[in-house]
Amino acid sequence: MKLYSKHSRYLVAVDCIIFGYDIFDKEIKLLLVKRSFEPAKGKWSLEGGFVEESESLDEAAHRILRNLTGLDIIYLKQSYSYGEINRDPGARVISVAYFALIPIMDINKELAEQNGAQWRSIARLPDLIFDHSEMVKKSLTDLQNQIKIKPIGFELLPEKFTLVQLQDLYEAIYQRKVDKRNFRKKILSMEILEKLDEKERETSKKGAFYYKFNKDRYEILKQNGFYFNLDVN
Amino acid sequence: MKLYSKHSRYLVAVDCIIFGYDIFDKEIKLLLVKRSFEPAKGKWSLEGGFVEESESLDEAAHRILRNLTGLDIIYLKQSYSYGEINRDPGARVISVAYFALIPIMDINKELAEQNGAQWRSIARLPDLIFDHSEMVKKSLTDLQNQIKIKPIGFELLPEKFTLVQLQDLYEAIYQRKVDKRNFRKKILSMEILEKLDEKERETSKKGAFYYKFNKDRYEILKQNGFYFNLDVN
DNA sequence: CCAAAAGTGTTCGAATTACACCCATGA
DNA sequence: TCATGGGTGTAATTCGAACACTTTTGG
Repeated sequence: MKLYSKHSRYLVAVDCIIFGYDIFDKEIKLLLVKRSFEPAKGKWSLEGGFVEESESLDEAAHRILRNLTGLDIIYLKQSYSYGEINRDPGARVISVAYFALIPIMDINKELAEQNGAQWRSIARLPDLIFDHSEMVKKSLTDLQNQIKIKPIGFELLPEKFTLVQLQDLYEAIYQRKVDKRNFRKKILSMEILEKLDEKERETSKKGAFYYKFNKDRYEILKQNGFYFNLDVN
Repeated sequence: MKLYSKHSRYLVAVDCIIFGYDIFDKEIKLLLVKRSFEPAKGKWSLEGGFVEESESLDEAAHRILRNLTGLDIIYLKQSYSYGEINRDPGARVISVAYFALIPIMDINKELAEQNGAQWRSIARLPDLIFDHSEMVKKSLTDLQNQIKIKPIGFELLPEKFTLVQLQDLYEAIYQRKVDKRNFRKKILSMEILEKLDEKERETSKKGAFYYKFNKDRYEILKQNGFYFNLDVN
């Protein structure tokens, strides 16, 4: 005899809020898809999918993300679960939202295109199906709060980046200007960035030195009680 | 024809991590129950229940908490969802954990007793079923982090409390001593506490003034950009 | 009158803010 | 040579940490 048999069962989905950052137009973007099935076919949506019997929630999120982007090792964390009765008009679906950060250039473009995915600026989002706008709103707030206290900004940048690019990213997320000297002083004083010999030369004549994030060093510092903080004026 | 019909459905449960604070023995406690059904009947467990078709996740959490404690208006927030395949040996169950704070004296004692519930110090927790220890651990970390930056400590205290009691609560959660003068200076400077004329006279001859949290005032300050912070040495 | 808990200020160092000019280079 | 964006330091202020004695009163 099956246990718990008198209780109802539900469809469980995972929806991914996938953030990217465009270093050229200096905007935070979301990877959105045109939904390919009913209900709401053809409407803009977060990428999602139903949880299979053979996988955990985390595994489902990874599968969904991998299928859309071709990427496997990415920043992906559970965000929040949505369980209003009629949130999906097709059936009762409980959806677990996942929050992903990826370097915008790293996605497999063909794969994304096949799936009808596009990067859309968060400043000009289309209407999204169901409660997806709410999911995005919550995730954006989380991003703004987390980036102050965790070194997750680097997940949105290429491996090599300039301090100007890093600052532009923070300004895009905070939606305000920050003081250049104070920003640099603070990030450099943490000693978690490695200055490279190479310069980025597309955007200026002088060129700007590339840096990269030293994750190992960060982990060691963290073990010793260090707290990342880039909540600068 | 039903939409999404080819996908599997799952039992969805809500489990409540219910924190209380005992002002006498100065310990954080959890309201635990002895499980009354198989599997793991008789083992210690978080209070939980399956989500009904007629209710959202939040509503299920409220129902479960109300049934156990008799309390309706309490601090209750979604925490995290747990979806490992074999986390519950009875069946595949996806569980959404909820985090509750209640003044320990406010529960309906008969109701709690009927349900086999007891307050247990987090310093001496029994073994818990399934992944409930993991849920507790995460919630405790969340509590430690949240109480620094949100005025949620008051949810664990009676309406009237002394500054000593408030400080003891913080020390119990932080698991370390804090400086009395700095603590008082900081909390009083926020101007969100109201000093009452009445004194608490059980624990000292001199007596300590009662205070109460002025939630309305806090909300106004927050609207004006104020951030609660009680991350004191 | 004394033990026990409540209550109270000041000083020092660190961190945060505000702020403006020089540098390097390609066109 | 000059326009463009990259890079740098200091002073003033605020905030956090450390620290010890006085007050009250019931027994």
